Amino acid sequence: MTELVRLLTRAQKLLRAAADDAMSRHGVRVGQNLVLEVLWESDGLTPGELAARLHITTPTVVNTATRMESAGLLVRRKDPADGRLVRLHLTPKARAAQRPIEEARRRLAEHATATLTDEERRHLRSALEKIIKQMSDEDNPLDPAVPKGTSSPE
Amino acid sequence: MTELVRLLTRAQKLLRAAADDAMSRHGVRVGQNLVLEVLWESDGLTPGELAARLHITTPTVVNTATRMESAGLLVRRKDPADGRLVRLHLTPKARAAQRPIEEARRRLAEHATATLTDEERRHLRSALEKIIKQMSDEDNPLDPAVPKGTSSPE
DNA sequence: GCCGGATCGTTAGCATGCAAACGATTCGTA
DNA sequence: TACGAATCGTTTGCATGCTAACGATCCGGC
Repeated sequence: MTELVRLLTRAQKLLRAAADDAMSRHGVRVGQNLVLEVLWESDGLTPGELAARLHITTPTVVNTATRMESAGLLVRRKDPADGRLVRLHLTPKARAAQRPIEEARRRLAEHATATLTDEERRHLRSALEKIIKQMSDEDNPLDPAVPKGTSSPE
Repeated sequence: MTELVRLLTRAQKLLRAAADDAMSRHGVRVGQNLVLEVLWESDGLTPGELAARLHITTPTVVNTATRMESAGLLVRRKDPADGRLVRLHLTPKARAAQRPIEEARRRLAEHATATLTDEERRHLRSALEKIIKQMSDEDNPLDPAVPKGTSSPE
């Protein structure tokens, strides 16, 4: 029960650590590689659009983009039509890293699931999708026992 | 393939967010609840012991413990026999939170896996265990294309 | 009995997430 | 046309992870 959550957390953590290790060999951290993955397909997105696709918040994208800009992976350009928007464009350096990074990611995923049969992978995918659907559908108020602001401010 | 990793990451993130939300209702953040979980069973552990059980690093435990100390959840005591050691002891406040927090955690896990059959849960558990074993057994050098530190004995 | 290596916890600096507050720009409406 | 509301990106501050460097303490040989 709770055990399943623990296993899921542990597996994800091991995968993330391995991914960060692999990505670091290519001069990119694990979070940045997710930004790259989207921009490789859709260059020139805004921070807000990127955040929506990655299921993270806009400030997180902004901060990551700033680090990537320092690393020479992307540049910011103001949208000529709408002064509020900023568009993120990849540099040649970022594009050159696409092939090896995608290869590293593929190899990692293959290694992680190497001991699973095709049927086990299908079951795993199905179960994860059910959990994701359940958790994102309605964020119903679990544990209404203690209202949010009432807990011991001291 | 890579898709499985993505699903696993997404599911874990949703679970963690829901857990943090639920725990916050009890004045505890998601990382702190893991420390509590261990100390409820084994009070007086050292930061190093705690880190080993939680599969995190000692500095992370130290920082979390400092925040929990500020929140009045635990106290540090020097080990009388070994001056290098620090032992973390829970306060009555932390002990009082055990029941409701465990209940909240149980409810969350139940909700997350509500749409899974018992068989699906067994399959999920089995697959996750295989991934964990594969990732933690030998951290073999994935992606040897770009060596990390210029050279390595092989 | 002393001293150098081993073993601790801590600190510092970074990456990745979040929420909240702020500032600039655009848009709809009066 | 001008002004208030909506929509952006950014900044700030925090929590949780990590590695590397540091300092204090202990232990085994000499």
